[in-house]
Amino acid sequence: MPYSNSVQVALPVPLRQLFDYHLPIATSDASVGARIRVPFAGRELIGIVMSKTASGKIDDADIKPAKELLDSSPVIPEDVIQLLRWAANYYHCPLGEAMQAALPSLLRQGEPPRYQQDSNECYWQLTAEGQGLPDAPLPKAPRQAELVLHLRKQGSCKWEELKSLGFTRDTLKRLTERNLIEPSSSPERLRPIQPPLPLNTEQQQALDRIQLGSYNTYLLDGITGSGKTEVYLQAIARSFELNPLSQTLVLVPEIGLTPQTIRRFERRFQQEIVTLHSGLTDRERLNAWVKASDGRARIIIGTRSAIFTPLRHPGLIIVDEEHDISFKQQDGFRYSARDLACLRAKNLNIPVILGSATPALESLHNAQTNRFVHLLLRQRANQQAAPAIQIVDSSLCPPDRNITDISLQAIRQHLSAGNQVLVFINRRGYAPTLQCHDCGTQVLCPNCDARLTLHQQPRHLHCHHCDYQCSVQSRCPSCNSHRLIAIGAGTERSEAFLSHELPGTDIIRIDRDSTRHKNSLESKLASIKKGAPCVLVGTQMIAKGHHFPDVTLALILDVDSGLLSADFRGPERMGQLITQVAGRAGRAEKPGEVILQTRNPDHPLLGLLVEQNYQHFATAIMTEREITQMPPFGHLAMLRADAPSAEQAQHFLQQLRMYSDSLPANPALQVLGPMPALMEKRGKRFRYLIQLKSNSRGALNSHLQHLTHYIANLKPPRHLRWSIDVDPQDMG
DNA sequence: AGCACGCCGACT
DNA sequence: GTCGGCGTGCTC
Repeated sequence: MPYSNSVQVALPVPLRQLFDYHLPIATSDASVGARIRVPFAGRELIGIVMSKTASGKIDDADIKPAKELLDSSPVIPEDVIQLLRWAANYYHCPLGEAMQAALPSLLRQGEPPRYQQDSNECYWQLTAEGQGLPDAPLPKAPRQAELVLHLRKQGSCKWEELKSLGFTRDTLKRLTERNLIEPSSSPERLRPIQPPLPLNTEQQQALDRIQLGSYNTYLLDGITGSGKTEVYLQAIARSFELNPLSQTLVLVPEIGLTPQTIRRFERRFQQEIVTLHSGLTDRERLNAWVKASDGRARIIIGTRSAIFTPLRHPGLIIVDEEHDISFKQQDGFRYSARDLACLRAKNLNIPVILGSATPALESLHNAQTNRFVHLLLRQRANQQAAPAIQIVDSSLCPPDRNITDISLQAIRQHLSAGNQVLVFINRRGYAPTLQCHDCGTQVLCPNCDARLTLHQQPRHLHCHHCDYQCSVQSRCPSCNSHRLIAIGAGTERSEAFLSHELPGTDIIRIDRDSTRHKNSLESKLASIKKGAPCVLVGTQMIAKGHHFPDVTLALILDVDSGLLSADFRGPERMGQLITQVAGRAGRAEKPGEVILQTRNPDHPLLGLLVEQNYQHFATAIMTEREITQMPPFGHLAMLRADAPSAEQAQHFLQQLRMYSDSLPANPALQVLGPMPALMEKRGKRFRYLIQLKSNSRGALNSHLQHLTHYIANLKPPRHLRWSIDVDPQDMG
């Protein structure tokens, strides 16, 4: 008997099963959660040991020996394996793919799970000589001087942070040569630590209700400016008091991980903090992972996938801006990091805090049904009044512009008072449509069911769905007329209009196009922070994360798309966005004003948001959801398929529908479709979907289970792609 | 998903 | 003659 031990392995293949292997000769034991290199269908793969005993489904003689056991102890701890098993079952993702999603890419490739200093990763600090420089150092080298002053203020900084502030390697090199700065492997001991801020009564009550040391989910429902972050920080401090080794995992939205956010934590705690986000190199990511895993990092701040980070001494989980849709993965393993955070906390018996000024309806419902503890912060921490919101009818606006005279007048007023103005439009480019004046033909994308967006800088047509680009034709493709008219307005056109109307005023545009070049976002933000009067024109990017203390007027141009959206979550998103943007106005001692431009000025939902607040608004849409039995009252899943031809996608889903109908009737379950997706054709592919809805999670899950088994035996055409999306964030 | 095997068309 | 297109089937 050459092989005494066999194991079950999860492999990164889209097959819903585990595979049995013998351990390599001379390897007597493998722990669950360890990586193992195995032969598989003529190649080698790295999988995760899921069980120390074979499934028994395969003849012992047919089991192949593994090539190599890569870890003597698990790289995925028991609690994360438990979480992934649950998630793979709930989201109907093959276990091997789920396991893969939880590992940093270097570990997927077989690297040892060890910390390895990366040159990017060290801290930079002033040398004694550097600290002795005068207050206006190095007059001939402004960048170097700026860096010296920054380090003086911050103590020590990681290269990552300096890079994001626009400093270059070259500046570092020159200062090192002058012996003014030096690298260091750990943050400076002398890092200035700020004491906790005094809490108001509400904050204190919220903090006191958070029980450390045992599981509960707390919904910290606090209006903008109510001081949620201070509650997080003091909850973390209490967690350290209870156990100095305890670790806190902080999940933030994709765009939320700014240097300011990180600095807020670094200034408060001496303990080591690591971050996990998409901007890291593979090595940096592995290093942060290792530090979390061995317990060195006490605070781990990361985006969605950080929910799977191993923690040696887990003490607390925080999900900031819990309503943000970036917590839901939109492809492959379609998990919700917020929901998994609650489950992980429960499994670990530690508290989880979900914080938001505009909680998701799911979370509000959980709070109302006492599954979550509802912590309310209704006062602005600095006692400042909430901004006044005004609705302006935009239907009378001249056709070639998107900013009404009333709004323009308000902008002028706020500028002449020496303040800043924020103009929010959720649309990039110059104009969303190019239309023939004579025959009405719109210029369409050849690959998608969508209009091409006109851009002026540089001038071209661009499809925002498939990235198709072409030059702007001078004649109508249909009637050859040369009168092609730009209809509607995006950020570029609003910027142009405002520049024309407000000569001499700085118009700063912030969108994906204007911030594509590295550091351009940082430099724009920096010039806004200086506080001189200016108009900020931008998309989503300005609605989230950044604080603009000198903005006193926020103008929201495009609220109608949310009101009239085909997606049932449209109004919820709109309410969240308006509330978040409104929160940007008048943060400091200056009172704020908000203008909503809409073609539906009498819409009752807008009225609620303006005359009441997000809570009343949420209650109203909650009632609607209850009537229609949509989430959080009913549970949804989407079966999607796309293929080069509509027939292929349709036929595949039709087969699923027929099989679904053949299953024992379940009165709790409603099936709709197949039907075309909201945009039927996208990127040369035709998209169809089936919607499943049920009041019973169990019924929905087991139905999906049957469907996945059925699909495994179906043979869909080669170029067809399909997916299951449980708790979908959008219906398209 | 990959990767082998296998069966047809257009090339040095 | 064979190089390579992608349909089919399999993976412990």
